[in-house]
Amino acid sequence: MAANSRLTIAAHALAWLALAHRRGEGVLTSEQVAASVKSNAVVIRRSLGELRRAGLVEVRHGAGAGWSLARAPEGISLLEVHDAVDGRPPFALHHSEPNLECPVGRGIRPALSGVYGRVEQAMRRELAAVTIADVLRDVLRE
Amino acid sequence: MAANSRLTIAAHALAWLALAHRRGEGVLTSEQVAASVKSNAVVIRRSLGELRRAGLVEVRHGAGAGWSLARAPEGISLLEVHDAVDGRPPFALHHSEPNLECPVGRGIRPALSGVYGRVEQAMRRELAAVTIADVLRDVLRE
DNA sequence: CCTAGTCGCAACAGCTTCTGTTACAACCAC
DNA sequence: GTGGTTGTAACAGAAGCTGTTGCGACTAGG
Repeated sequence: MAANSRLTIAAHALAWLALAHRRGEGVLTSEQVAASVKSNAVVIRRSLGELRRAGLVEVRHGAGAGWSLARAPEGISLLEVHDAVDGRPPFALHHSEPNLECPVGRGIRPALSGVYGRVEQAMRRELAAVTIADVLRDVLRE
Repeated sequence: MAANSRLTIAAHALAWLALAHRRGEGVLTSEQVAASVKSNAVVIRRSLGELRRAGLVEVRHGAGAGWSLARAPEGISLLEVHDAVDGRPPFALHHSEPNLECPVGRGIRPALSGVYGRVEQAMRRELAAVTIADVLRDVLRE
């Protein structure tokens, strides 16, 4: 159960909010989102809470409360969603510093950092090119 | 301690093997590699064992045993190394199947699969463009 | 043949992360 | 007020990664 499904959960919730808004259904509760994702309402609140801190969704408290998009779905990229819910880079360097008396140990970290940076930028470019509106369009094309 | 340093460990070991070969030092033991990575010999053997199954390194048993590259470092890309030691995709879909009675639940998985596939391909292109020889050159440029 | 040095592998502990769950305080429309 | 909802803390269970120990298998050299 290690894999990284946070972006999947968040994108699912946002697409659902976008569809509800388009249908004029107003806000959705975390229970309603959880029913579509087949997960737990607290888990959904955790994810939507991170999206709220990033300014992507809005929440209303109290009775008749619930969640809605803070912006048009065309203006929310998967890159923003990813950054909001999962800041981890795809690759990590050594956990403990390598042996600096070895020439490889001295130079390996900057060398790999360069490669890893390029990989991450490539990833971010692809995520930036897709919006929640794109996802919702694909979702409904069945 | 969750992050993914397997590619880092493997690339470090391979660069070290490439440098030893260039210096005419013959094979390296897992203890010697572990001393440079500052890790445990068994951990290194685990990593090099996966590289051996992928055909990237060779091992000699018995006394005077050790590891060496199976190919020229110019012919080993980081993509092959990555595939050998870490087959996990960067993103996962839902752990449990979403609610198929919801239009979003029905269409979300194929929609995200497409995006995730493009992200992974972009990542793989960057990794394929770098060889162990490139890494070693960068390492020694300090 | 025997020995010493090395790999292969299984088993385990400690740590971290993720998901899911329960419980309860805070909040607000009515 | 009341009822429905969010915010958050606390916890359990599962999984993965690193590090460690132990032992069998293998082989160069004497």
